[in-house]
Amino acid sequence: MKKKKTTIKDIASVLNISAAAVSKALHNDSRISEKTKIAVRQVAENLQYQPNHLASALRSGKSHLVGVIVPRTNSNFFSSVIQNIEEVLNKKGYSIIITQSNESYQKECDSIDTLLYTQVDGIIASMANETVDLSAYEKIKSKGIPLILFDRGENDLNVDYIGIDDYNSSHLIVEHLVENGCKRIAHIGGYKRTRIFNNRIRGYIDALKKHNLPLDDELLTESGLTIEDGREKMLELLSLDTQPDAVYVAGDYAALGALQVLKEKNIRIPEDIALVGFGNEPFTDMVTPRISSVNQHSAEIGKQAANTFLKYVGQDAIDQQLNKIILNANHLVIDALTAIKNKNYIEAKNLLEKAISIQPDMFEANHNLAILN
Amino acid sequence: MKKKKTTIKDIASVLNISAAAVSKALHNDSRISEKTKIAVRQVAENLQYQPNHLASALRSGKSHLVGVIVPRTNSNFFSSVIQNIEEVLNKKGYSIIITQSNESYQKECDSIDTLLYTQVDGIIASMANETVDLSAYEKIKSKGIPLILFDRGENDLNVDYIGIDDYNSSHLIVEHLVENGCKRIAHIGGYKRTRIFNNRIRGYIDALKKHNLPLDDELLTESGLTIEDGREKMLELLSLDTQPDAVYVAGDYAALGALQVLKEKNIRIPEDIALVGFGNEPFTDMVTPRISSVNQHSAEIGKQAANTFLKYVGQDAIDQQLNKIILNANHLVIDALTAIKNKNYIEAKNLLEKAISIQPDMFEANHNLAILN
DNA sequence: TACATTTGTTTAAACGTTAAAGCAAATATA
DNA sequence: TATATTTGCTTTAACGTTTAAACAAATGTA
Repeated sequence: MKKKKTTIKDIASVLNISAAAVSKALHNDSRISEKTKIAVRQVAENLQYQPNHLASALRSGKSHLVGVIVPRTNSNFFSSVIQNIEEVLNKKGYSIIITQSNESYQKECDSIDTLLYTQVDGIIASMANETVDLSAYEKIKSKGIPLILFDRGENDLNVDYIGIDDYNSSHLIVEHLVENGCKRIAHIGGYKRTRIFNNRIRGYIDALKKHNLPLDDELLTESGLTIEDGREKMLELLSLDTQPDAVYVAGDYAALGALQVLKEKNIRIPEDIALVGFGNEPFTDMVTPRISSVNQHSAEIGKQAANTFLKYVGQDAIDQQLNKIILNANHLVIDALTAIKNKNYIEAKNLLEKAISIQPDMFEANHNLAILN
Repeated sequence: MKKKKTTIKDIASVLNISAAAVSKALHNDSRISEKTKIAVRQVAENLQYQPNHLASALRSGKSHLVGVIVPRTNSNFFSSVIQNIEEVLNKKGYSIIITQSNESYQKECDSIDTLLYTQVDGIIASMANETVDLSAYEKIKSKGIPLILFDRGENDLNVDYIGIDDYNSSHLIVEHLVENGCKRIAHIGGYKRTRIFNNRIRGYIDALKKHNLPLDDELLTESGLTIEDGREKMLELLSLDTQPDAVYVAGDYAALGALQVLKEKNIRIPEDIALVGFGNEPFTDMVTPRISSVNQHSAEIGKQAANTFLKYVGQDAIDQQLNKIILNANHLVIDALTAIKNKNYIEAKNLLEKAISIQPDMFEANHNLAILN
């Protein structure tokens, strides 16, 4: 049977006081006597009172809900980001509403409408591959709701962005392959229209240039980076007149497809061809041989995204600017070294602590740069 | 700058009509003239009107939000269930709020409170391993909110449940191993206190009994089924005086751990020891050799769960009963065969169609029972 | 004693929407 | 022509909460 819910009025009438007094008692208002507070709490308990979020949110103008838009949840990267966003926000009394765009622009627009309709206090999003029209995101901004982008962002929106340094990571990977003697390095990349994939491609190209290696068009491909794409592109690379001696793949799933092909052809990894992926998928450690892969710092991205949102809470005139948090602590370490040189040890300590908090695995044995199998 | 939001009152004052008329126009009420509707829609567009869900939900008593509680989202099983719940519910105008319990009873209680506070119209949940105290779930029922459980359920709650037939699936796995000549079959199981794992254990034991195989206590273990648990239990099994010739693991992650150990020891799979998992994790297909694994029908579970919720929508006196939807269509096929014997072809056709809808892959070549490598 | 302050409460309005009831004008029915 | 019905709107109240303002009683200050 559908019971009608207890409201503060019910509590008020039991105690013969006003609803306002009950509301204040429940919020521990200093102007309510301890005696009344205890009585109210007791009656609330007895009647199984459950505050009505809709009413309080409507009245106060704060829903304490934050929308999260991701391309999908069943990738380890996104689910880890989400988990960390939730952890940080729950502590501050916020709940999150998760929506998946499935890489579809239409679905993304629908999600944004739903979230705005639900009166979320903010939106944290990673854009679909497809998305080029930014009007839906502009709509969020125009409502004065904080928008925080991560991983897949867009400079033109002029909002906060949290991600890793794709260009630099890509550059480092290629340099490391070069240092290990690779001379013909291929890149199975994502679509250039997505900024992060473009940056990885630029990092790849610039690193090749730096080491005077030929930039061969055949060695650079774009795709959706699915397992199947990885297989296909790897087969294409193997059919070239001169095969590559290293393949750097911009996504873990595609790297897995590439690995499958290499194993089927009995090509030794990394002796014949070295293979490197990019992402946070745990299966890269499960397959044999393991795929080396760049860590995307999902946990840290999630935490930073949540904290960036919290920064805006309580501000009534928000004025967002392009503000990139790039999770690469190298510059902090360099600053710390300078500080040490200048005998400014306290400063150095602070910088290093910050670096470790941003990139905890930076100082672990088996870090980012140990990328060869 | 934080813009103040447009409301129906703003539209009303522009057109010099009442707010109620605007509300009706936007809901396409038959008592509003076409002329007015067009004007209202036009002004709404111009003023970038966004309906306020909080207000309409408060007024109508329906939030059009459904809470989903899962132990975690970064398993393929749960994320696939969620995706399908969302797909079905979005079509009917519902959004979902996802919360993760991380297998913690405390977190689960918090989630339930948050969802009730948010005035969700229903809750779809899979219980944490830890959970034995059902009072938090009883609370949901006592509020008259439909509660639907999937995968990890509990009979005592007397609510709808959607899952696979763990007992029977387990039984079939063991029988199949027996048919393939295995004589000493071990089971790395989950904790017996979780009903589904208990059922898998029962299925295992009964199948052994049926085939007069010895039930050896050493061969049956319980754990949390993490990768590490799988490694540990596998090592224990290998250290036995007489090793098993087959290991059936109640979860895919633990199966992966077991596989790693077997590979490290150069034990051939399935020649020396056969290995079978249980779940929906895609990595079982990615590792070499592939791990055979029982399909948990995540997509179908998600759809059924959503549809079960929708069944209650609009009912104002809900009276939930224990109502199990077990996604195993075998009995339907048997009924269909009987119907064909009785020349009742229409009945047979209906039964088979239902069976296919419940378990689409049942009639595919490479179905559940092809579990050996 | 007279006034100021503090304490503990009430009253009233508001958040944005919807639903019921009411009502005048237009149209239909006899 | 008189009456019933339909059309197209308005008025009013309500959903459950919070908050500003008001106010009486108790306590403090001079």
